[in-house]
Amino acid sequence: MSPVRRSTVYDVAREAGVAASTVSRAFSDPRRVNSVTREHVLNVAERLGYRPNPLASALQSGRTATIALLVPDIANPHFFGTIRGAEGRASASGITFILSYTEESADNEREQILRLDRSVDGFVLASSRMSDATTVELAREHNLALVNRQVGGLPSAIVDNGGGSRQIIDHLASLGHRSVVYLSGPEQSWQAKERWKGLSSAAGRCGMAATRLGPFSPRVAGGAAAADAALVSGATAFVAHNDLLAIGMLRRLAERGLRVPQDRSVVGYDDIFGADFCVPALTTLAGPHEEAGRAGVELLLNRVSRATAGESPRQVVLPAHLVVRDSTGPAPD
Amino acid sequence: MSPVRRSTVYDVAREAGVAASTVSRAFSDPRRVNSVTREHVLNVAERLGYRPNPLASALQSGRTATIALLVPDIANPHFFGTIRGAEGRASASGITFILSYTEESADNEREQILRLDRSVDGFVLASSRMSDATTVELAREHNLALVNRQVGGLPSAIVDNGGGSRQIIDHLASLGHRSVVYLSGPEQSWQAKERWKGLSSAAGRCGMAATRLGPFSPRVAGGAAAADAALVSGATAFVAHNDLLAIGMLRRLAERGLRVPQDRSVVGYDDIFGADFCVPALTTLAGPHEEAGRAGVELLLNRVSRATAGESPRQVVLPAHLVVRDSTGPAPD
DNA sequence: TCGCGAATGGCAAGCGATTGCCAAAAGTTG
DNA sequence: CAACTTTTGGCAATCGCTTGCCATTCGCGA
Repeated sequence: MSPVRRSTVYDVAREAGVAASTVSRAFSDPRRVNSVTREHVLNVAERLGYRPNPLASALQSGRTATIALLVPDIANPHFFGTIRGAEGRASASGITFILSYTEESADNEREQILRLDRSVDGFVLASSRMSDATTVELAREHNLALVNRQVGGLPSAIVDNGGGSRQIIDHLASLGHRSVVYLSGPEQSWQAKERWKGLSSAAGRCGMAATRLGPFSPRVAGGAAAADAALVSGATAFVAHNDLLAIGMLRRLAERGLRVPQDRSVVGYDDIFGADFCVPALTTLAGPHEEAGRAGVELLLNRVSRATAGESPRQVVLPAHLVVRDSTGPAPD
Repeated sequence: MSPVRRSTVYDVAREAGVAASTVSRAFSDPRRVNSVTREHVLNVAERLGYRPNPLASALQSGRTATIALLVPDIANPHFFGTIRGAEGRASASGITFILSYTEESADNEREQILRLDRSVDGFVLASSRMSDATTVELAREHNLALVNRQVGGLPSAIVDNGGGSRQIIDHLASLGHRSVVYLSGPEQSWQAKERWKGLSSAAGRCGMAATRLGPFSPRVAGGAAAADAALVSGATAFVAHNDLLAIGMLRRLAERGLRVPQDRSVVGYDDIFGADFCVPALTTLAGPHEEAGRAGVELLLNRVSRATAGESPRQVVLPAHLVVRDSTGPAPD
């Protein structure tokens, strides 16, 4: 590649016989310039192949037309729904989309925010691992929107896993299960807490015994340990922190000669790709995760545009629904 | 968030009693400044919470420390591997990572490149849909590296699907199959061509009949049409453009009462998540796609740093290997 | 015809770094 | 100790665009 000289506002200005400021305004503030002048400038710009330099623009104006999405886990297909939704929404508004993985580390997350600060207009934090305090603290100096996390009134979009957990319990109860064990995900995971809260309170209402085990690595590989621990617990129904873990558990249970759903029932969360064709097909709590990603960006963009007006941050709660497949059945006995 | 005033080189310079240029050099060109001065500057910077503004830096220097990955399809889990690899490699070098989907459109791809041009140091194009001519043309003015595509000596990293296709044919031949049909992917897909080339030439050498059908939508949903067409062809072995399509075909074949692998054999490409636990588990050509993403970024970074030196662009070819599972078996009869 | 506000366009000062060039200081050498 | 090289640091221009402010111009009511 050769470092060609790109044309600038000045080139266009000279060629069009106007001032650079007029060129700038022709692009960014149409009302500020007469429509015939504007048309003329745009034509000249077109002819010269002019494109505004986003960096120069951002440096002066402070608006970068860029946002970043921070995602904790590089290996979980569940997040790809969120990523897709977020990318799509950003791109629809001509917003450049930065993706960054934080490796499940709150420190890393914080560091990314500090590092990218000037390069973006704001951040969407998916399943953030940061503490409430740190989050609120950072929100003072940065535009933040959360996905699948709620912290002190910050704009956030969540899939209602808490409520969804009730559907899981109701389903299991209707199948005659009297005890359930939750195989928990990462300690700092807000969702893991929500899920457990939802499960245990719903179980309480049904007079069902609910235990929590873990944390387990929320991946297929974590399934073996989770399955073994779950079996020891004596419960007849296993609810895994997510589908990856659930699929890993199915595998382990099969290895150990247990039949699902005859001997034990297994439920996951997320309804990831593959949940419908693993064996047995997994009963799981599906949620509009792509929609959540989209909503996260939406909230962020609202916040950015009204940065000064101090508009009310919003909370979006998206409904989850249970997809019953073949991994749940009547309680044994 | 409140728009806090961040400290600049000038603040640090004043506080440290040096010139702004010295501050700048302390960060970016250590040899250019005495080590005790440097230490002092760094301390002051630390104390003031100074962070260089990447935009200002980029505007002047032309280096953005940012790259973009362009991916055609938002829905194919296969690309997740590439994305992960690329993001990881970029992040390891402190490079900001922009992700953009091009919706399978060459025009869109081109437009993204033009749009992001000044915001990045270069582009990694994954499975690019652009024509050879357009690609070469763009490579003159932009830093490009390709993944799973080769065009006129541009730096590229590919998974050797052509060679891998031979393994597929050999495997099928050893099972006694005499005819194979390839269910093709998108027309502009370079990989689709490579796969077909590999299949047909290897088939030729074995005296096996090879036909190509399609194009089909490379998704699970495309599987029904592909399966139906494949059945009509009379071949006993079906090679699908990718695993998504293959999984869709398995589903359709089951619906139509055909047994896999007893009645027909099915092979896919990519070894995506789920290929090992669909039913029957899919025989597929696995490749180090994450590695390919990593290599793509690596090549790009090489190119960027030696932009002027005109160092030799490299071609990386990563080996693919066949993972034989349960969807292939002896030819019927 | 005069006066006045609205519409339009230009001037020039930034935004926050990088970097070519020069000068002063420090080190080397014979 | 003079002459010369090497280090080190500062000056100031520059990257390309935005935007506050001012000067014209124009339309229109009085």
